[in-house]
Amino acid sequence: MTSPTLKKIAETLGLSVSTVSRAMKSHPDISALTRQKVMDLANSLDYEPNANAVQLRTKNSRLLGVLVPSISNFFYDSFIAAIEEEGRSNGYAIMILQSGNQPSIEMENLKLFRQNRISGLFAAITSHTDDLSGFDKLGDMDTPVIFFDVVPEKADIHTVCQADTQAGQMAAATIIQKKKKKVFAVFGDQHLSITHKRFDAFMQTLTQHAPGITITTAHASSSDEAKALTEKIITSAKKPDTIFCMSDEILIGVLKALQENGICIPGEIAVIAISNGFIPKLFHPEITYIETSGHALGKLAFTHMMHCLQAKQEPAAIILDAVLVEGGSL
Amino acid sequence: MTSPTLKKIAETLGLSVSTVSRAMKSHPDISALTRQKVMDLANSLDYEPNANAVQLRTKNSRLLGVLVPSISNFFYDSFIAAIEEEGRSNGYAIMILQSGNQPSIEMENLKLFRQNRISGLFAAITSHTDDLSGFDKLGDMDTPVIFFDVVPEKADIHTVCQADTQAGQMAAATIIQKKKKKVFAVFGDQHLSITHKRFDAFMQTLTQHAPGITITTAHASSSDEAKALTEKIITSAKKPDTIFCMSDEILIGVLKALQENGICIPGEIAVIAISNGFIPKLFHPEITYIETSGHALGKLAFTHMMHCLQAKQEPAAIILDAVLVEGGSL
DNA sequence: CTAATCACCGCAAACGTTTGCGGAATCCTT
DNA sequence: AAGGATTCCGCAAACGTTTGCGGTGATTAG
Repeated sequence: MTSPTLKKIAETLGLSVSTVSRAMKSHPDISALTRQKVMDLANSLDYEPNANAVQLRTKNSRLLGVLVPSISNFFYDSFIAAIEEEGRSNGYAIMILQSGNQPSIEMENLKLFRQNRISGLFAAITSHTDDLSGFDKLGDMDTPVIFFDVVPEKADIHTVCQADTQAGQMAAATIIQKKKKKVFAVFGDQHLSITHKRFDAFMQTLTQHAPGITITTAHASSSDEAKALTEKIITSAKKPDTIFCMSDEILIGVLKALQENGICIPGEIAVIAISNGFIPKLFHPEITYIETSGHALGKLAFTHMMHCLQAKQEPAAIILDAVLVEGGSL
Repeated sequence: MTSPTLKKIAETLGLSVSTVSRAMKSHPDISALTRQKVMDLANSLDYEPNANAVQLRTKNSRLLGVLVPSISNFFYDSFIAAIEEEGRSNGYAIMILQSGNQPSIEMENLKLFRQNRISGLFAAITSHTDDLSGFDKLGDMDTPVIFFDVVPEKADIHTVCQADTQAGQMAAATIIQKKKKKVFAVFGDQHLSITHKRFDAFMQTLTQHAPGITITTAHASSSDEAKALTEKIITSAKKPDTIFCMSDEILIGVLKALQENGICIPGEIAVIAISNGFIPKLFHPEITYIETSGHALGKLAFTHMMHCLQAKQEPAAIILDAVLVEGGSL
């Protein structure tokens, strides 16, 4: 039951292996007749080229790696879906590995990627990745690495990101426009550059264009933490009229707290988030959010990868625009 | 910048390739001294064995495939996480492909798996996969295929499933115990065997042990459809006191309808679902559900795969027990 | 009729490993 | 001292492809 090879086809057809190989890829040196015969036999035998042999010879694996902290994340989900979609139509297979947000596992996974000689990598790093050597080794093998979403703070690398600054600004602007006065803003992990960008943009816009607004900020690195923080503030004297959530994870915790305390949205407290839209649409009223589309980002990242693969590109920082999606929560 | 090979190490050390190869795997034929020298050089050179060459020679790719309709599914998520976890500690890499619930893409993906000579496949098929030839071809190559969650209705295959019958029974039993009288039960796609099993078990338990209960059933193949169905019935004369949701997808639609119509859970209508727990915990009160753990199922599937890889196993149907998790929705 | 052109195909090397086998030292045994 | 063990290592083939080069026979040109 061993799978058919070029040799086998060659033998039964009385041809040489090279002829069969060329026939399979319609090389002009091969006559139409033999090509036909080869193709027919190959089909009836369910011949599948051995990808390992091919890549060993050609040094092109047509395998793309994707490294994310976790696959169960609405943003990464859609990013991956986009990559896979594009990959399929371009003849690339995808290998996905999760770091579980642990640098040590990230390292191991990078090793696996190297061993499998992937031809390119898309990576969203861990929130506390400081050692980039694993990625550098890939670079040394001339394997392009494109960082996305959460990226190292370092020059000379390829990054594809959402317009974090813009998203922060838009959220703030929307809050101002709705004439809100007391906002509670919950951000993610302090280490992440994405947190900094959103924080800075949000705060700056708010303080500059609406000096009258009271802002309370907090950082949470899990839904539960966000929930606890929210509970504390809404039962205090500083009860806000608006809550801003930097991410889905935060949003989940905040909403849980609001629901448990029977708070009416947006009557009592308004909510706005940055999200890809899945979670916001689960509730009624739907949560107003600034959309960061993993799908669109994936498409962008993929075409950039193709460019890198065709010819060495200068490191670039690509940015994807954000858009406001109005729900009924603000 | 080409990556180091055994040959390069051999040359700089004045050894033969075979010696280096054996040294790397601590073959007893090699002296401790040379082994040390080889290891040291390999480390300093960041040597990584070329997985393609290895597999070409050994015919063992140590690559496991996972095929699912979609990765953005709470159940598959955790299943995959488990597989990857186990894979890592057993020296296997994972290749994940999504069918988008389209048989044609499923076929293409199977081809990719074959070309990459995966050593085993975990597959959750499309809801309307009828042609199994793509899987059979893998079988012909002696690549074990383990179906999970949504599996073909066919004998002589390996399947790893949740206790669908048991889950259906438990849901029904819980409803009976809570003395509910008018239940609306929403199930998934009619084609799926999982739907049949849950439907049959649920209905049978209810009709046998609580003949007084009124049951209305419906099938929905998307959240939106489930939402529409729910809206219709709760505004009608047949308004139920309990809604049963066969899956997360259904649950999402049902809850959306309930929220929009301002219905109080569980006061006005109680809710119970079969789920892995993520969605149920998003709301307040948390939804009561029968747990189907993708993670546990993944572990189970992996160990079964290991058995298949070590020695050909007889086709088996493995089943994982369900458990009731009480929220406050019933 | 000779020489050049062309269409078609095979030889063989290479990609980076693994592994059975055999060979040269070194060792122990009596 | 001579034979057999033992220790350590290299040779070469193989896995399934791709590809540069060279070769054969047929066709065309002059």
